[in-house]
Amino acid sequence: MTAPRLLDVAEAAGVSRATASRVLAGTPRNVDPELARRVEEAALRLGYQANHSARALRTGTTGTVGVVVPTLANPYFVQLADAIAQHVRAAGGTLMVSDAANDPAIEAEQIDTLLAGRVDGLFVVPVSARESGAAVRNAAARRPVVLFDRWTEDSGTVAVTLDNAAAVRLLVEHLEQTGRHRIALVAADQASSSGAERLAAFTELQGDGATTVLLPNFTTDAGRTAGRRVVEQRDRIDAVVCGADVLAVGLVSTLHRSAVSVPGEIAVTGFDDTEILELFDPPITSIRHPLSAMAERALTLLQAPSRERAERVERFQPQLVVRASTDVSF
Amino acid sequence: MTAPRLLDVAEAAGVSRATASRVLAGTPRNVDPELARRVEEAALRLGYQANHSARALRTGTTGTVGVVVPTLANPYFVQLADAIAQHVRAAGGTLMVSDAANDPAIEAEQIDTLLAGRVDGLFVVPVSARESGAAVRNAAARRPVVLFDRWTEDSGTVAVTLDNAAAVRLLVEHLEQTGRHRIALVAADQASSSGAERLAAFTELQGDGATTVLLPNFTTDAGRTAGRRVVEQRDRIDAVVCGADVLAVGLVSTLHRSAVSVPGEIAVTGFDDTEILELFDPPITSIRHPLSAMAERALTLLQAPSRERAERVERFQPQLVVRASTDVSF
DNA sequence: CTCCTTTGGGAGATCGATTTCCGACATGCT
DNA sequence: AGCATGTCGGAAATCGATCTCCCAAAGGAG
Repeated sequence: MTAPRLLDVAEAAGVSRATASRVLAGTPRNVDPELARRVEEAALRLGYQANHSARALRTGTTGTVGVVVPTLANPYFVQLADAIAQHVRAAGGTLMVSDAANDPAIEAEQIDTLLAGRVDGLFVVPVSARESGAAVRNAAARRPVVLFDRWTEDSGTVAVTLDNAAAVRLLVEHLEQTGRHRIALVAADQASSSGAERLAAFTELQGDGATTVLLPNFTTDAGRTAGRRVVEQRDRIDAVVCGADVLAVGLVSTLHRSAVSVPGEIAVTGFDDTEILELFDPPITSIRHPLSAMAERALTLLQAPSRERAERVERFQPQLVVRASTDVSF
Repeated sequence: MTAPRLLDVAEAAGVSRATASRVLAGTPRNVDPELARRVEEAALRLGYQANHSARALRTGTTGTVGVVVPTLANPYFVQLADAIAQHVRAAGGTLMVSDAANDPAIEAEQIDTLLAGRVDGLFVVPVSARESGAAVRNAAARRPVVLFDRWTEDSGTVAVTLDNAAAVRLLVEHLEQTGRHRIALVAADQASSSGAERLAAFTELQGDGATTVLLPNFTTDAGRTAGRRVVEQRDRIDAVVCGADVLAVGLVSTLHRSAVSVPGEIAVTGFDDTEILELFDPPITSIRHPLSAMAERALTLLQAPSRERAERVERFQPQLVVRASTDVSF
């Protein structure tokens, strides 16, 4: 009834625990083929599966890495976690996903839980550029930690992110090429590094007179609020750059209900290229992250010696995905 | 540099490991308040955190439960996982979420990985009513397993699900009350118990002449395909019941582009009440699962003695959420 | 034929926390 | 005072797998 142990397998095969372990755990040590066969056979017959806690305790390694994302309610972070999972699985590991509920306190708690012997290393998409730093720094002092998609101040470790300034440039240039010159930004979550970078890049391009609508967070509800503000200012705006897809979706929905034509009167762009964008009418232009390449790089860094994780930010180049919300020919 | 152990704390506090453990692990045993204080102080000062593997090995319990969902790409399953996480966390545990990529083989692999000493118990939302059975039965023989939202044949354990027949009845009755009588069903993923039950309930209500569009899976792309078929048959249909929100979303998007008015010409309903429905124009009527109550019940069953998990299906009552896709006054 | 090297199995130590068991001391009762 | 009872700290066993040693046997060199 209770799970078979290595000892049970060893006895069934008529060998010692050491030999059974060498066969099953694949130690680089020769074992008589006949004994090996008997061990394999016994393990299979008993349905043996190594006890994970015992192995982890002895080897000091769990074969599991974790990722803490701000929230799984935003489909972008689901895509991101999935991209990481692909690479971790390909490398023979397991990924544990945690949700920080957009709260630095819960984030710190999740990080602690994971680090208490559950994972060998950790990816963190920090909630806040300022408030997530302490927890990350602590974590990084104990285990390998790599920041992903966002960085945080004083993290003590490397971050693999998008070149947000380049992304904003791509969007603005695209809009200008299609004849838009009164561009507004709808940004949320300036507490995150990505939000702040997008805002800063936009302001730099457009000057201080730039129209910006700032919102406290990244919910679709916020997108609707932004929609109302944009409608109020419709005669001063012919395009809106949104700092996240969820915002763009809420915004387009509100514009729609206010009978503002998209892109006829106002062009709209999103950010993150999540799957739902295709479904909207019109489909929304967005920025695609090279998530797979970023995940691969992040995993490499996580497994590298710690000196390669010195605090810095590595940036990947974004890709513009044009859809009908900015260009009717699509 | 290396993490402090219980022994380090004990020495710093001038007591034995046993006493330190009693204080920190909260054994029901009296310890001199002065010693307890010294231990607490030392633990705090050293930043002690119990090694999870060691504790799990000794106690045979991990404080972690897992949930395997068909895919996180469907926001409904994210909501579901979140509801479970809330209750698990409230009970002092940790939840590990796994994605089965809609594939019974990967699902079986995920179940095995989790059960290899990583979790005390497992929730499974089985991919397939037929093909998931074997893996679940094996798992249930080793640890507590509770099926959630869907069941599977020969599972050997209890399932906490929605009363899908009642849900379909609610939708059809609502549509009939608003004057629709030529109702079609767009169903996908009949391999899942929920998909099959919804299809069966609809067929029973509408008779064999019922219009149904069957799709292989639950993607939004499938929703668009369905949309094209519905447009072809528009003169024979005045309402569409979709077996999932993602389908409804794709369908409405296609109808929209084909200039079919919703709900003017065709009313549309979804299923699962995910958050994006609110954003569509029109917002889509749907069925809400009592996820929190279901999660609570499922957790209770998981922790109950095994005799309470005899194979059967428990059903919760759905709630109709009316929106403008079926009723213009909303 | 002896000695040295190589090969490979097994006994036991080890990882870190919990828990059983024993003994020391204090308290209460007669 | 003498004995039963209770309280509480610490030594050591324990969970299951891995890994370091040691030792026996086999093979090779001189």
